[in-house]
Amino acid sequence: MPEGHTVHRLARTFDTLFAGQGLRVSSPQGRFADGAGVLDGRRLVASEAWGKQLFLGFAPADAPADAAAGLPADVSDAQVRGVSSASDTLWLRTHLGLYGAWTFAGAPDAPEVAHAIGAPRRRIGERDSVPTSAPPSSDVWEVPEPRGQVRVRLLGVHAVADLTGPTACEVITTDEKRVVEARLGPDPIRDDGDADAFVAAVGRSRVTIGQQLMDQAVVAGVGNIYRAEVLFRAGVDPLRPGRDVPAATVRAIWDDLVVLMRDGADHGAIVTTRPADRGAGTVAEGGAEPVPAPGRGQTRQNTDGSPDAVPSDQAFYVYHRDGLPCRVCGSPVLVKELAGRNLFWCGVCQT
DNA sequence: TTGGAATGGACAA
DNA sequence: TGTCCCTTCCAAT
Repeated sequence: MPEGHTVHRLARTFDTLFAGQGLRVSSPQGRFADGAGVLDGRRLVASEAWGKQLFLGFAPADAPADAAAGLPADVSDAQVRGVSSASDTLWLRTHLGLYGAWTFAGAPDAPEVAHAIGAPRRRIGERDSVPTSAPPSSDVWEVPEPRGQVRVRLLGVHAVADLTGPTACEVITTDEKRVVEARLGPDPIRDDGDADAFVAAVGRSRVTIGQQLMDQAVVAGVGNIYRAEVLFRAGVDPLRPGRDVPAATVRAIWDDLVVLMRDGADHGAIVTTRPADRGAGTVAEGGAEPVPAPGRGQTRQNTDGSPDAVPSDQAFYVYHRDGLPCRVCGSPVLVKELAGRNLFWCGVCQT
């Protein structure tokens, strides 16, 4: 379940596992058989994320191999290095939507991917799980069977990646990729993220700031969690029209997104609470933290498993905390359905 | 065994 | 605004 940070993490993972390799591409489920046939045998020469979109660049199978590990930062670099020209590169564009996921498994000698590979098999963009591959003693890696509805399988030298449940999965040209990117707003995780463009877009519309943050043409990569959390941290009422939010505040929201989302990409989990506001989870005094409502499971996150990770029930100020006391002021966190999505906020702290 | 819910988005009206 | 699609997991029957 990806917001932009997950997709950037995925891009890094593909780089680590498959950079420069010729890949076997298939569609176990069958729904991407044509596209898989086009890409099969091509070599992965780029791995990019923009917002929630993942672009994997494939050079023709007969293009000269690139000895150096790591992928060029973009196609123009690839051209300079003679790896692949923009015109003969094909891109696999995928978007995970609400419940798509990439699952990785690797041979014992595969590179570690932020604890996301090897036994146990782990799924990035969703849940962990499931046994894996070969006994460590075996010197031939036994590739695991696809599990579930696998739209695309990429098989490299020592690792395999399976895609399930994407909302988008298609092969496009470099020109078509540019068209997709032109529709996207700036991405706070990318170095080319344009803060001015974000501030300007928000300021010229009376659409609420809460809705604008979910609009990928305004800012790419923000989802329901970052939307709720960044507005809480800024003390801004999500229902305020964008043009009524001071430009300096909008700028501060961007700056906060840069920090939060890059941290999310590095660690695999969204954590927005400041340490002082965590504790048992609520205002300093006044009794025990209420137990979260039953049936409201923990928000699943694909962390890097580090032992000092913030527990998921302490990671957020307002997301999925409706009815619970605000961590700062103690008043109940509010929830309201807006444009088909749940919006969470504190009616006291956010004005 | 069934049915919501989930961190999305495209498209129609 | 509403409807539909994609897939999995877990709580409720």
